[in-house]
Amino acid sequence: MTTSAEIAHRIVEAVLAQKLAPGSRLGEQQLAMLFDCSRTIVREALMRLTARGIVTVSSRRGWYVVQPSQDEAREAFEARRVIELGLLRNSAKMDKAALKPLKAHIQREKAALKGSDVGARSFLLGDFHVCLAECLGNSLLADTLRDFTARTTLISMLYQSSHDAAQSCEEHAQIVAALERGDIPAAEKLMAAHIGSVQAGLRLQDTSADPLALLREALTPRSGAPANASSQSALAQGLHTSSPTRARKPRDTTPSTYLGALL
Amino acid sequence: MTTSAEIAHRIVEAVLAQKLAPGSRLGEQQLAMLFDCSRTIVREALMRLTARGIVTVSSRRGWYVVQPSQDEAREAFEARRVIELGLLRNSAKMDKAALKPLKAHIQREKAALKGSDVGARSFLLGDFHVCLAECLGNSLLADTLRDFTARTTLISMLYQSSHDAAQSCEEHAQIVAALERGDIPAAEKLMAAHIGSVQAGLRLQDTSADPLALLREALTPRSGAPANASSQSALAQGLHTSSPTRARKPRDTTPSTYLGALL
DNA sequence: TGCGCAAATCTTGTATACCAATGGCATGAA
DNA sequence: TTCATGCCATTGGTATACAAGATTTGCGCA
Repeated sequence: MTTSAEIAHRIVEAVLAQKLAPGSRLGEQQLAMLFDCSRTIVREALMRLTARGIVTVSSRRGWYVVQPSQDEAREAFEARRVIELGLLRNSAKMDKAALKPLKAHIQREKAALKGSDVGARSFLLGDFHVCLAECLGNSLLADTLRDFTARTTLISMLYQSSHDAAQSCEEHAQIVAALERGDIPAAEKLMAAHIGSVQAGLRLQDTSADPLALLREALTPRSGAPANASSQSALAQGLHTSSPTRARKPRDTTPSTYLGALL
Repeated sequence: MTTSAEIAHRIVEAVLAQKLAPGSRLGEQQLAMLFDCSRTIVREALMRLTARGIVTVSSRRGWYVVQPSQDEAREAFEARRVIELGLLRNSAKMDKAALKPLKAHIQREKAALKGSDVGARSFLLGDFHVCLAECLGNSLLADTLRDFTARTTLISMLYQSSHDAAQSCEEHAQIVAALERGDIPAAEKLMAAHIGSVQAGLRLQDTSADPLALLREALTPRSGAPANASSQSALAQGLHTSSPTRARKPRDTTPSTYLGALL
């Protein structure tokens, strides 16, 4: 048996690790079986996550991981910019002890970069920002930032971010270095550039001109890559599904495909 | 019958209107009767509000409106400062149309100031900040700010803010005026001063030196004011109760005392 | 063969029953 | 009189049963 907080935590972790794609279906019954508890507990977790903007519920149809619109994407990045830059600007010089967890985090990022666990890598890259907020002494904003980071992670998956992990890690290291030498304005600048580059890596389309652009690009056959079913990753399945309806798979034969990410 | 979203909305409104004091008990059964629905729905609403940091649940004892600690108070104000100042700094010049709702809001504030509805007055003063975020085009941060404003409202009640409504309204008006003439830096400065003055109005004690300071002050007899039961406002009942236990009333004889604020 | 309608199935929404634990209150002993 | 202890009522925690809506699927008909 599992508690609802635990389930919610697992789902957020899976999102941060890019193991749950936007639009993923989160069936109550499936989750209840997966976590060996009643639907009540699962619903509790899902409702909490709804309040945090991570999942949505479509009446009598199901729960889904959110698929932020382009406008929501813009707002999410702006929100992160406002919070993280403001937090840095407001902060005093950090002493050695306060910086320790951050430096440790950077080391973990580097280790994950060398390793093969893509999930851990993605999680750590996102968690850096939460960690920073915590080190700056504001756990309220850290919690908020966790949700926003989950959001931007989903956005990255949805809009095929071209940003690469090594660069992010390097930028994180530079930010910490700036903090270490007490150069707050530099840290702020670096952070602004970092968030900007992640955002710039998105492939946002101008749907006002061509509402079908997303769909068109998604369905363009790749040269030399046969589009057989087995090559479709869980990620691709949740991709570019503009409505929850489309995200639903024809039939759930296997007990749980990407829900396995939660274990 | 009422929906859970409606119940949550009502509770937040009541908090913003200072009609629900920090530490107020929110009994499931009472709310269920009040809103003519089952406890399931009430629990749904309360869990959502828990995720938003407005209520807490003490296992097997009950649900309560949060009582932010001094440290949480500091974080909440810092969070608001970071978000609101950052939002202003990031914003472009606002055009007439975007300013219209803000100017209308100021008018409503002034009207409420003349009127006698203290609840409406408090609500509008807090809602100004949410309205501002919305006008600046970020509904994600607006929603976040709503929760944080509810938090600071509770903090004001808990720590006996000496800030007065007329001054707040005046400061709001100045901020809008600055925005109107396109002077963003001035708006930012004014907002910083505004939030600072509200925070400075709190009676935060240095509990590290004297852990009993709060209790001592609260229990100091007022000169010439008899402390009979009927003079104790709902506000005072929830005040300075360091643990949910103390917030619980000896016996709930009346159907609902301050819960009536929700209707 | 294609289309439309209807039944079946699956999934969520709501209420309720039952359980466990906490706190109040009364009783009795020191 | 006061304090400790045990019982009882109340309240939240969990599971489950049932209802309602949506989607899918299969059948019949053109």
